[in-house]
Amino acid sequence: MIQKPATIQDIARVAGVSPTTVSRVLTNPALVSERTREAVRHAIQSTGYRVNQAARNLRLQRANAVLVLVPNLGKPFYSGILAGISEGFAETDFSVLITDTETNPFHDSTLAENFLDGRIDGAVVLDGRLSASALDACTDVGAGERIVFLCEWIAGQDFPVITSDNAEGARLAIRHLHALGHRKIAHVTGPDGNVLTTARREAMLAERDRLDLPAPADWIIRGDFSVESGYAAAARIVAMDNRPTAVFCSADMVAFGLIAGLTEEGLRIPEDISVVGFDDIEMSGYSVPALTTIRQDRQQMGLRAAKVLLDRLGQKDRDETAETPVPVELIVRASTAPPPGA
Amino acid sequence: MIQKPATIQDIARVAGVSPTTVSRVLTNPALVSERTREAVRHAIQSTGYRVNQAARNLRLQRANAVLVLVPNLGKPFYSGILAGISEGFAETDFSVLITDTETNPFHDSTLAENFLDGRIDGAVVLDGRLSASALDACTDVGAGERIVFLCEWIAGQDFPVITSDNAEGARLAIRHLHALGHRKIAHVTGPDGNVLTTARREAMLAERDRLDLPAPADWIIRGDFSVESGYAAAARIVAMDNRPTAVFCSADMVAFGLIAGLTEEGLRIPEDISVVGFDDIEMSGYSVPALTTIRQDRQQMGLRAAKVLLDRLGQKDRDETAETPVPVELIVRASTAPPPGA
DNA sequence: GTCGATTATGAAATCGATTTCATGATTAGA
DNA sequence: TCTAATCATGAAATCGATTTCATAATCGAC
Repeated sequence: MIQKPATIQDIARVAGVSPTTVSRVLTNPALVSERTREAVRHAIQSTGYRVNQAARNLRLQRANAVLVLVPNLGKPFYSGILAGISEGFAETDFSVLITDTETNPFHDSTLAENFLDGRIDGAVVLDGRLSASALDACTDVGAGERIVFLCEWIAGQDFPVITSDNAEGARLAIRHLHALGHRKIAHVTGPDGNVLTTARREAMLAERDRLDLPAPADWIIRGDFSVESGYAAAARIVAMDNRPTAVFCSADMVAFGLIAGLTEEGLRIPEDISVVGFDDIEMSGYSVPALTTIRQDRQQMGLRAAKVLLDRLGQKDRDETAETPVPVELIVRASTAPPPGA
Repeated sequence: MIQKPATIQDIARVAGVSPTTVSRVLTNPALVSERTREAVRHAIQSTGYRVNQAARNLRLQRANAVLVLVPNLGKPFYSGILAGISEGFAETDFSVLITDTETNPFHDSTLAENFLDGRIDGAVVLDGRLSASALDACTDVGAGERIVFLCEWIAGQDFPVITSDNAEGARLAIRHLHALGHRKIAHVTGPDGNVLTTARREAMLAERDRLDLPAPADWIIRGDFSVESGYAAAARIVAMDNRPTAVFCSADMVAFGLIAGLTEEGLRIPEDISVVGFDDIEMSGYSVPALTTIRQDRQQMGLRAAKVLLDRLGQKDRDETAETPVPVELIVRASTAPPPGA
């Protein structure tokens, strides 16, 4: 037999006080005398009472929830980030909602609507393809201050963004290859228009220039962060007359695809071609060969995004300024070596 | 200047009707005459009004949200499943909350509390380690009918569970290896006590027996679905006097770790040892060598879990019976071949 | 012993929706 | 034309919390 959950009125009755007093015990116990406080606490214990969130949220005009907008939940890259975000909110009583912008055809208008619905208090956006109008809509409803970008961001917009030091990562990769003796370095990019693509590619180009290395146009191969695009890039590279001796990939998955493709064509990694990735996903230490890559601390990034958002929601002491990029690290493994004949 | 969001009272005023009528237009338009209906609709359009969820949920005594309990959000294995779940709820107006049971130290009691809080209407549980008492608590608050298990489950409990045909997967793997000529087949298991571990191991053992294959005890190597455990298993295998010619791994990640370890020890895959995985994650087609594995349609499983839960929440026509396991498929790639000397 | 300050408590309003019940207007049937 | 059914609408109660404002009780100071 299931009885309805106890309400604050029930507790008041059991404890012999008014609902007002019960509420005070819940939110500001100092206002209540020790005797009554204990009586109320006891009543709460014995009934297993819990505050009804809908009622509290309605009265307090808030949602007690945040939304995470993920471009494609299916991509393993996001799992570590989600873990970090989840961890960041675990100690608060915020609920964490998740939406896949790929699955949800209306995600664009959805964001502002979620604020308006009173469904969420804030949002962590991992998708750099959000339209400016969708963001304007959020600003219009007064939610502009409660949006934080993570990993990706939108050029020209002024939201806080937690991101890795993408440029430094690209530089580290190129310098590592250069130090090994490589002079012919190619790059498989991310998708066009993506801010990460740009950041990594531009830094890579700049560093290659700085080192006075050759820069034929076809050494910049368009990819999209997917393993398939890496595989496709392999065919392009094999077909080149002037073949690079090393390839910096915009993501580990791309590197794996590339290595698979090159291996199929009879090239050996790293003896014939060196490959560097970006991300350091779980697998990267155990691929064959183990992948040299740029580590992004994804969990840390998620955690920081959570902190920054909490800060903006007024839940956190203002310690988290968070505008400096999260440091990256070069992890040298077995997929890079001096070029052939060096 | 940010004005407060419009309420149903505002709409009523603008349209010159009572809030009652506005509410009816929203939820049961047939009750309202065409003229007023249009007037109300117009008022809603022009103000950008949206229903306040907290108010509606309070009145309707529901949460309009479901919780997904994930053992470890950081594991890429779950990303596809989450995508499926998210997709399954995308067309409804349920919010999808996600909690990582690893991060959240109190997840055990949390589940029932979330129901009691009125925070969720239902839950999808991916963690087979939930305590019986936690589940009993849910049943006590009348939520027992609104919990669905996915992938894992809890032995002896009677909740609906969406799962792959794990036993069939194990059989397919063993039969494939047997057909290639392998007679010495080892297995790296999942973690102790896990229902998936048991299902796969027992089916593997039964099939091996059925085929009259040898079964030395040390060919069953304890793992935990992680890449590290696969790597560790490699050392064990290399050290064996009577070495198997093929290994069936309880997860693709385990297989990758195993391949990495065996390769380091100078063994060639598949020439010296064949390896079969389980899951068919995104990478598996592009590892070196490409992994022969058992495909689980993770997105499909998530989608089905969502449907079954929606059904139980009374949102869906009762079409989704969902007790038959989701089919698995053998994907033959390059990591398996006839045994040496065959 | 009296007065102002402090402390402890409760009655009632409020948040924004939904729904019951009542009422007036309209239509159909005889 | 009169009655009964149907239709369209609104007033007010309700969901379960929080908070303002008022009041009663206690305290310390003079």
